[in-house]
Amino acid sequence: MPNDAAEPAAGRHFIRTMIQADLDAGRVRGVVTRFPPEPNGYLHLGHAKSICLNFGVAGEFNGRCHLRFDDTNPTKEEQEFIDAITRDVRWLGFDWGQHLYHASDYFDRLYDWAEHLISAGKAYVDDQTIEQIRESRGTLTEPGRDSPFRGRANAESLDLFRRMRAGEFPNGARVLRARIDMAAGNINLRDPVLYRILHADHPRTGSTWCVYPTYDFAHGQSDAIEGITHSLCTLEFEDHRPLYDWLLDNLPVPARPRQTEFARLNLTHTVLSKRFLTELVKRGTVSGWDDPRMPTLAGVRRRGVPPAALREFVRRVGVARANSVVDFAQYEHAVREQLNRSAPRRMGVLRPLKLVIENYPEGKTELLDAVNHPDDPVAGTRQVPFGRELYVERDDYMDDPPKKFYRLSPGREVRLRYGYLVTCQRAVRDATGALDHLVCTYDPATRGGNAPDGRKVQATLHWVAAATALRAEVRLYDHLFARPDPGAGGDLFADLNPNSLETLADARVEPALAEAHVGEAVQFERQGYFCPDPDSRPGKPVFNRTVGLRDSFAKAKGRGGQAPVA
RNA sequence: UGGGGCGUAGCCAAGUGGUAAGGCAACGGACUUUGACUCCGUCACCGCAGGUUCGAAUCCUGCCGUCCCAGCCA
Repeated sequence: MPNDAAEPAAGRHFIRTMIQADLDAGRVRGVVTRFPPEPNGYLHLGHAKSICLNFGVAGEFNGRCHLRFDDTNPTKEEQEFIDAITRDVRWLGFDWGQHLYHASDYFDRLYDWAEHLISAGKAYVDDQTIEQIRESRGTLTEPGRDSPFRGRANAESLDLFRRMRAGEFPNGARVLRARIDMAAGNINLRDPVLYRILHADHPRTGSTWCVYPTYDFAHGQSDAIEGITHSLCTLEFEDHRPLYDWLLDNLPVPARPRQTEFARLNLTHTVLSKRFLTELVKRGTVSGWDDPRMPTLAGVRRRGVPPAALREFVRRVGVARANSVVDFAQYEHAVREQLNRSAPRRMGVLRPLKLVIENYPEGKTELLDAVNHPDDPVAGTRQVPFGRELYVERDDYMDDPPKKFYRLSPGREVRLRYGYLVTCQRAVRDATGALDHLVCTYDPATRGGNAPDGRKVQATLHWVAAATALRAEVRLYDHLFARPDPGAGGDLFADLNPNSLETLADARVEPALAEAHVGEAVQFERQGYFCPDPDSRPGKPVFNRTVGLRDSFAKAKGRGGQAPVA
């Protein structure tokens, strides 16, 4: 299977190569990976990369991927996050079958292994304060100093550790440390903390424990217990690998997993940091973890992004060891590509401008056939009502248009999509001089959009019949951050884009949209991809713009005249 | 002379000694009842300097740049 020469190069990366080599050399008999989130927040686009990598690679090699919650710190973890993560991984399209685990499932074994280490003289209980430990750890360029308790007898450490577990000491009073090397160049090897006292209830184990293992003491062993063959994580854990290996070398673990690191995903105009996203939610800067502007999976889902688009995006970005920042446009491209294929076409006018066809009979209405998808005949057609009074897009009219503007303007003939050719006769203004409506005439011989005499028009506009239009709220989103490299100036919050949300309260959409359901993407022709928001109410739909269509006119305009100040 | 990584086009990224894939963006053009889509075309001497070799992005040496690590977070 992986021998297919036609396999897309984008699907080739060093991890896949490594696994194939391990299989070929007989180092592993099958592939078992895991996605190990800490339930202290919602999953974001960065996690999507890890999920697709771990589940993807396991699937390719007929292996399996576990979902394992890394729940070793009860002070930060919550059941809500466990539920959200479960939901999001499923939504992305992956299935862990029966292999749902928690690091907390292994607390008993981990505790026993800690005692094992103590008995073997490889760990000791340290009575120093957190400050003393920090102070004696040394710096990046200076070695650390031994703790005065480093030489403590194994029996004494064992007794103390048991009493730690029994709850005899308050938080922070003592810790269990590995006895490795306080002079190691790698700071993670300077007697790292293995267990700490935390009098806190755990979402799963309740009040059973008051000592909890650190990440380092839990992760590798959990991998070993589950028979993980390839433990894939991000680059910042590279320095932990010697410790990961040291623990596995010194414990009677049932298997020997290997850790391999890859670069995490970064995106322009975006921050993928749980710490920061949590802050946005807490401060109320966004409406919640699923605010459509959030780069969380819950956010992009609500925004209307299909999971297939995310999978394809991640596949194209690739996997490597070089830190990189992917252009947000690449993400948008993947979203558009997927939606273009799947989203039915509809018409919706975001900023309505009334248009009256003066030679169209009063009171007459007719139903016009419209295709649901130009590239997919199977999608069928629908009927859209047409009448004397319509709404067109405000941006599609100009009194005094520049050269390249070929939409409506006095004397200009355009096509109304699926409808007729209409000619703008005049613009009518109200008492204040503001544009009120357009008066046009239509050519009855052009029903459907083509002129019998073969004359051409330069523009085709979307529209909605005034009498039957549905009022809708439309929410337009822009980058959460105004600059491509948020935080580069030192303050992330200062870089937030004040215009990331624009609400259009009085949009008009075609009646067929009354039946649109949350999560079902549609394209508003010439505008972009939209999907109904959960805030929708009967008779009062709310649409999120997932992403706009490419707009070469707007681009050319920006290039020529006064380009918008970035 | 702390330890560990990484440097291929504006942005991702293949390539593992035989003469630089692909994608995004950009720019031209074709098509068009979405200024969309689609299609065609243009766009790299591989961080720098030496060296080895018939031949180097790939091997060696030195240099430069950049990222991560001093939580009882993960």
